[in-house]
Amino acid sequence: VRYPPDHKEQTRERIIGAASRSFRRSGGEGIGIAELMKDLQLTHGGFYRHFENKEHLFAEALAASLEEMGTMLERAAAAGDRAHGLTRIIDTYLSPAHCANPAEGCPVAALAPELPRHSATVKKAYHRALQSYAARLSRFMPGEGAAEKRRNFHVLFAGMAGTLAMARSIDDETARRQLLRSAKEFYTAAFSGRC
Amino acid sequence: VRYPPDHKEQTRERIIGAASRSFRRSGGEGIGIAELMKDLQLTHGGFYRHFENKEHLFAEALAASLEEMGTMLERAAAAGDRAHGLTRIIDTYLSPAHCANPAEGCPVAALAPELPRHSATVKKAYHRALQSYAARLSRFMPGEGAAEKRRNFHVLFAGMAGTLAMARSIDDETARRQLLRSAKEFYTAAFSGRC
DNA sequence: TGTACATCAGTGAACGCGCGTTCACTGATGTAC
DNA sequence: TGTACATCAGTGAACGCGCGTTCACTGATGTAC
Repeated sequence: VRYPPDHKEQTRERIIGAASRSFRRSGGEGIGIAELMKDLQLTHGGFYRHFENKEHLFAEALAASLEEMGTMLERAAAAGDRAHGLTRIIDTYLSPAHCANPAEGCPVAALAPELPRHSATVKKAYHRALQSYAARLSRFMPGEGAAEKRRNFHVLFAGMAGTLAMARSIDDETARRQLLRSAKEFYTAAFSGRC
Repeated sequence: VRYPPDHKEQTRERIIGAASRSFRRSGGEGIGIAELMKDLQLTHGGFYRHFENKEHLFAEALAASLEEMGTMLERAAAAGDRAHGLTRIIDTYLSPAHCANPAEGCPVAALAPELPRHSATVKKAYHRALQSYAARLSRFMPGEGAAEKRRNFHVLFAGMAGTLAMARSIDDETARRQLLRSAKEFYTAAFSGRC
């Protein structure tokens, strides 16, 4: 079969997109190559025309999901008046919608504990993507100078990621929403109030 | 072979202890029954004399590790003068030692994202253990009344768990320590200062 | 005191299954001549 | 214009391996008689 010139590149992107969602939903070991390809109406054999192995796909998918997250949060910050960018970022991150939808949400909240067990390839891609993520979002943080903004970014996002992961682990909906709400108030007062 | 009357119970406890460490180190799917039993100089067949299946062991191991964590933190709080219990809890939780040793650390930091994918058995055991954990540690929290203390507990511990998980995902030691230190200052000022 | 039997924690072979990866093959199209 | 060949994204059978679980068996001791 012959395809349009950018067909291969498109398939590759489709695989990365599906994988980034599946890995966030099910973890790195929770989804197989065959199942992944089946979602895209493809068979598992063709996978290796696009990626050296599963771990390389994981690396790409992880980086892509962090970038996607960065874009989502920048967009959220840009909506409405410009003084409250960080408040909107916090509201979006700690929203019930984000909590209910790990597959399209923050990969740190979904995958952080398994990252140390992944290959150097994955960690390199992750660190690179995290740098870029930090660079994009630090400007919304309070603090004197780039270094302090960067430190505040890390503290806030690590805290929110943990909050989201823990909220998702709580079955009782009232308690889950309560945690999200309390955390939202807390981080907003701590970071957004000082803007 | 005949063993002392409490032998079976002891073996059971040894399996739970080894499992609680292995699961925190490697995740629920990162360690097999055979490997686990081998650590204890046993073979995999005997496992099913003690547990219905792997998922039931996970439930017990998870509960045990949360209880162990509660004991560790209560002990840390009790050391030294009584005014700074919470400061000591935060220092212990966000210490480089805890960060470097996931196997004997907080199971929320190590396992939270995979909990929603586990069975009802696991989730029930987890929720029960979390209740008890919250009850033991809430009394060190600031806040008017039990409910507010409880909310503060959740916000603080979810935030610290995320911080630990993210710190562990960062390879660069300087950046990792920086995050732990910044977070420690932040949470201490936010919670311990108001005690 | 002696004997036959029950008990049961632990053993290790075996089973079934899923999964990552490999590989010979397909078949429509572009290209060389 | 026509023909033979190369290309290569995708197919699906097959391989090897690990893992959860099962099961017949072991063998030292307690117990019934």
